[in-house]
Order: sequence, then structure tokens, then C-alpha cells
Amino acid sequence: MPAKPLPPVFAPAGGRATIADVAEKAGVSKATVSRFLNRRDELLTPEIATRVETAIAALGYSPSPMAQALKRGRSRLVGLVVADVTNPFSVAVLRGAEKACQQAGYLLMLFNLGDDSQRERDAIQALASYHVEGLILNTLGRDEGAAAAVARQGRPVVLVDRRHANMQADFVSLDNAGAIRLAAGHLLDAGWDDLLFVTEPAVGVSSREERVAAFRAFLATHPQATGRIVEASPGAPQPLEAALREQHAAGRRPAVLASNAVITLRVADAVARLGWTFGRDLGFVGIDETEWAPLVGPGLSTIAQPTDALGRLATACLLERLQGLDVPPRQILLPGELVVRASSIRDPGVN
Amino acid sequence: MPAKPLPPVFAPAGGRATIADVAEKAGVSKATVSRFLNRRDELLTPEIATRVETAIAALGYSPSPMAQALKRGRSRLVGLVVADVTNPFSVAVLRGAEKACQQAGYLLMLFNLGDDSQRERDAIQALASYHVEGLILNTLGRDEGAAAAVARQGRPVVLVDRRHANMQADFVSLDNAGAIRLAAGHLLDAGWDDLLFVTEPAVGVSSREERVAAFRAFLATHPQATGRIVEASPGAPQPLEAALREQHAAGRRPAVLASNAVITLRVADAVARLGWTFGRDLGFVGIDETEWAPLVGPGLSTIAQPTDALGRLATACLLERLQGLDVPPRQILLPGELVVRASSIRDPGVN
DNA sequence: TTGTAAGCGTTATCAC
DNA sequence: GTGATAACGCTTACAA
Repeated sequence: MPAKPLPPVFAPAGGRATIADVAEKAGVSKATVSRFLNRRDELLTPEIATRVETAIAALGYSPSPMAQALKRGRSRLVGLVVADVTNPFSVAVLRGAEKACQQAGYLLMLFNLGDDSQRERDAIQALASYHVEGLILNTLGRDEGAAAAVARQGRPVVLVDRRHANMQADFVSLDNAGAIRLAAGHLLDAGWDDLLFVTEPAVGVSSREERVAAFRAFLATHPQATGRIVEASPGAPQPLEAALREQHAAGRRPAVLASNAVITLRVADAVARLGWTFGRDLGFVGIDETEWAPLVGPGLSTIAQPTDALGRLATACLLERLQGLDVPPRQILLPGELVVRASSIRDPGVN
Repeated sequence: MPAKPLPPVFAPAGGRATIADVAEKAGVSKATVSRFLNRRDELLTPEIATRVETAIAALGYSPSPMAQALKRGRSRLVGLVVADVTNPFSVAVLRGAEKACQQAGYLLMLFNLGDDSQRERDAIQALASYHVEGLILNTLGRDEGAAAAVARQGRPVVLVDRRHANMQADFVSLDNAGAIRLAAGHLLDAGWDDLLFVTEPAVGVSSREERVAAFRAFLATHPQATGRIVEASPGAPQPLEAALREQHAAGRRPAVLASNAVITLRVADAVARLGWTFGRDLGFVGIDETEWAPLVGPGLSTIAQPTDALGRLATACLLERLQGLDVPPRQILLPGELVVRASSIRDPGVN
């Protein structure tokens, strides 16, 4: 029988204290320490409990989540995949999710796609390899492989803002249809009846598609309004400016409905270049409230998304699933809130 | 001798494939698979190598970073503590850091303080418990405990934008003094000689303190300019507006130098409330370039921080340390870039 | 009520 | 060259 190497008698050398150090210091077994940690109340002599407790305090011990994860297969980690951290909407959601996670004792692992949908699959696998217990996905929703990757992991997933083609999962989002009705209805009420819906290329991105469809539906049910849809892609500002010019040439004052904050920036840029003024030469409402919306021109009207709630709810859904809730995929749609500023108020002095 | 339980002959049940599964499928030992993974070239019969390779492919195996971390004490994880994810500057840096990490095969673990400096210490400990190999800190820099926590971990740290009282670590930041000189010099050149430096409460936050000091120094060396420092705290917009009003009452046209984007928003707000116009009633340069700077009033002049480079360099510093580089703490200061827009051009029609 | 020992998925140190 | 085998820090039957 080979001589068993004695456990070291000295305090933890360089690294952190381990459960073995605590056990030794308290004069008990590792199992006892583990029990104290996990099921403090059950079966524990008060005397031993205090011995363990003081040992833990003395050593400044805290368990290694890595080792725990390895053993129990749970990591207290939630993966968050974000299409683009530069997008304030995503960040706002992230913030909500992060708060909720921290409150529940989870840590967030972040993977930013940088708008490169190719990497969605990598992201999911990278996160999965760290045994994240679940995923919150705010992605382009185009990567086929991603769905498969998720399915293979068998971990709960919550989709935020964008649905995913082949992914059966809880979905948390702005009520896009309602938001469009709210915005377009407001413009109509304010006297703008010539609407221009401006969006990023919509194909394949569910939230954009839904907004476009809702706009179409609005037009169909409101014959007193005329409308048009313009796709503004990053490279080419022309179509947007051209569309605006055309309207003016035809002697009309259009109102723009911007499908998100990125588009709002482009519209503001075009308007500045044309030398137009919001509220006078055109009406405007944009989806996504931003800190700068009040400062552009006379102030831009917006539909504020409940970003914080979206993030919190997404996390809440995920945590419920992690606790074993087994119901069919849910959809949670939250209403947007109209913030009226001068850009959508028709300047009485004109026309 | 108790009967050794036979390893399962079937494919990995529910979870992911492990190194043992691969070994079995390839008909070799775990050690061989591990060798193949880590030191592919050394000592490996081509035939065995291919057998392992195909087994890995067939099983879709990838090693568990958790287990690796447990074994080698390295996790390929970098912790990032951000004072406030809502701050576009922080996000921009985050983005740079994230890119660099991904390229180096590291994953970023994010902890957001939500501007609550009390949680800095918690953040560091939470991250440390996941065996992050190093930390990138963009914090308030006020938490005493945090420094101690870091020291205890003995892991490399890089400070971004804000120094930390008792922390000896690499430091990556905008050259604050240079940026202030650049901005103030530009205003002076443009004919504004009555400067108002607006900052958030500076005490204890190194970047703010440095900027204030640099502004003082600028005034000292440029007697042709007069100047004043205003602290604008979140709750009270009064001091700022009051200061602007006073200047006008005295028949002067001040120029504001905003110490960051948050202040820029407050200034723009105050200016809107006063009914003033940038470039005519006051001059303006703000630190931090934003996407909306061109759209506010006639366009706001800014000092653009090299955010992406800051993030990348911070990561680079950290990775060097992780590879064993042992030199005294470094300071990397990057220059800001002046972006001139109409807000700092003195309207020739007035005065 | 507590201790012993096996095992989570790796890597590293030996033998062979 | 390759294979046992012992860790890494923890949890959990099972034994005592």
C-alpha cells in the first residue's frame, strides 16, 4: 500500500483557500463543510457548524463556481448574445437583464456579434462550452446553424426583440404592431396624412418585418392616409433624400415614421442636408427613445420601448425555465409609449 | 478488489461528448486524446492522430473550458467591470476590448456597476470566483475594498479611463491634458475667449480631476482667456443655466467646454431652454464624439476619444501580462481628435 | 450526525 | 509513442 501523501498542514499557499483547507482548519471532513454550505440547517451540530463557520471566515473562503459547475452541471451563468453592443436599444435591454441576473445570483456572460450574423453559432457554442444554464438571444435571427446549436445544447433560451426562424423559445418584445399603430395614428391625428415609413432592409429580421407589415395594415385600414415604404441602407442615403424631395416637389408635407433609432439618425441627417425643419417641412415620429431625441431640431417625437422591462422579463422567463417550468413557448409583448415632442406637431403657421 | 464499473459503450447520453467518449470511440486512452488536442505535433503516430481526429469530428466533441480551468487554473476568461453600461464611452471601449478578446480566444465576462461604486468589490470577487485570468476595470475608482480584493487575487489588472487610488496597474486612457488643451486652444483660436468648463462632480474620479486640472493649467498659461469651472450635478440644472445667463448679462459670449457626453447633453438642454443658438450665442466643444453630435443645433464640435483603440490596448496589455510580461505598471495615453463643427465657429454676423 | 470515497472532464506525471 | 493514474475543488451516495 503506497503511503498516502499527507494533506498540507499550512494555510493555502498562493491561490485561494479550498474546501479542503476549511475542512482541515475546522477539523472536519470536506463533506461536512459542503453540507454546511449547501444545506446549512439539515443535520448539523451547532458546535460543528460554528467551527466550520469561523474557519470559513478566517480563510476568507468562497467556493469555486467552476468546480461546482463541473460537479453539478450548473454554473449560475447566463449567456447573453447581443447583435450589436453599439445599439442603444440592445444596451438598454442588456442592462435590464443584467440587473435581474445579479439579483438572482447569476452572472452574465456577454457575447457581442458586432452585427456579424455568421458568428451567432460560434457565440452559442462558446457560451455553451462554459455551461451557461440558459441563453438570452438578441440576434439577427438569420443563422440556421444557431438554431441547431441551441437545440443540441438543450438549454432554455429566450429570444428578445427578434424571433428566430427555427427556434421554439420564449419571446419577449415590443408590441410592434401596436407601436406602429400608435405612432401612425398620432401622426394622422396631428394632421399629417402623407406617411413615409423608413426602415433598414427588413428581409429576414422579424422585428423589422413586423413593423413594415403593421404599417401596411395601418394604411389598409386608414384610407384617409397615403403612405410609402422606404428602405434606407447604410451605404446609400439617396433613396431617403430622394423620397423626401419628391414629396415636396408634389407640394405635400410628408411625415416620416422611423423604424428605429438608427434610422432616426439617418433621417435627421437627411433633413439637415435638405435644410428642412421638423414640424414645419415634415412630421416625424421615431421608434426608440434616446437621450438625444429632445435635442434634435425642435425635439423628436418617439415611441419609447420598455427596454428595462424587456430585459428583466427576458431574464425572468429564463429563470423560470431553469427552475423547471415546462410550458409551451410564451410570447410577451409589451406596449410602447408615445413621447410627443415638437417634430410631430404641425406648425400652424404653414399651409 | 471491487469490480471496476465498465465505461459506457454507448454514445454520450444527454449531454455533450467528453474526452472519454472520444477516447473510447478512437480506441485510445484519454491521455492520447488530450495530447492530440494540446500538442498535436509532438509524439503522435499519424495513424492514431487521424483516428482521434475522426472520432472528435464524429462526436462533435469540444473540450470543456470549465474542466480545463479547474485543472490548469486558467479559464480563458477576462473580466470586465464597467461603471455604467449606459455610458456610450464605456460601451465603445467594451466593444474594442471584446473584439480583441475574441481574437485572442478569450471570452469576456461582464459586470456592470450601474454607477453604484459600492458594488465594485462584489464585482471583482464574483469575477474572480470564476477564475477570470485578468480584469479590465472601468470603475468609479473610489472603492477601497476593491483594491484589496484585486491584490488578494493576484491577477493582472488594467485600468481604463480612471485610475484607482491604491491600485498598481497598467493604465490606458485618453490623454486628458492634451485633449483639454486641444479643445480650449481651438475655442481660443476661433475667437472665444471666455471659457466655461462644465464637469460632473470631479472629486475622486481621476479622469474628471485631470480634466479640471488641465483646464486650470490652460488658463494659467493663456492670460488672454478668462475662465470658470461649473459643476453640473444630475439633480440640479440651475448652476449651469445661471452661469450662462450671467455671462450674457455681462454682455459676453461664453464658450462651453463640456467634460464628457453626459455634460454635453445637459448643456444642450440648458441651451435649448434658454433659447440660445450654438455658434451664435455661445461657443461649444465637448469631449466625447457621439453619433448625435452632428444633429444637435448646427452640429456640435467634439473631441473624439479613440475608444476602440483604448479597448484593444487595454486587452493587449492584459494579454501581455497573462503571458508573463513582468514590467512596472505602464501608462498608455492616447490623443483625442478634434472634430470641428459649427458650434465652435463664431457666427460672423454677431458682435 | 459525520466521514469516506467516487466522480464531474480535464491535464500532467509517471511508467511501459 | 501511449496508457494508467493522480490530481484540480467540489458534491453526494453510502457507510459508520
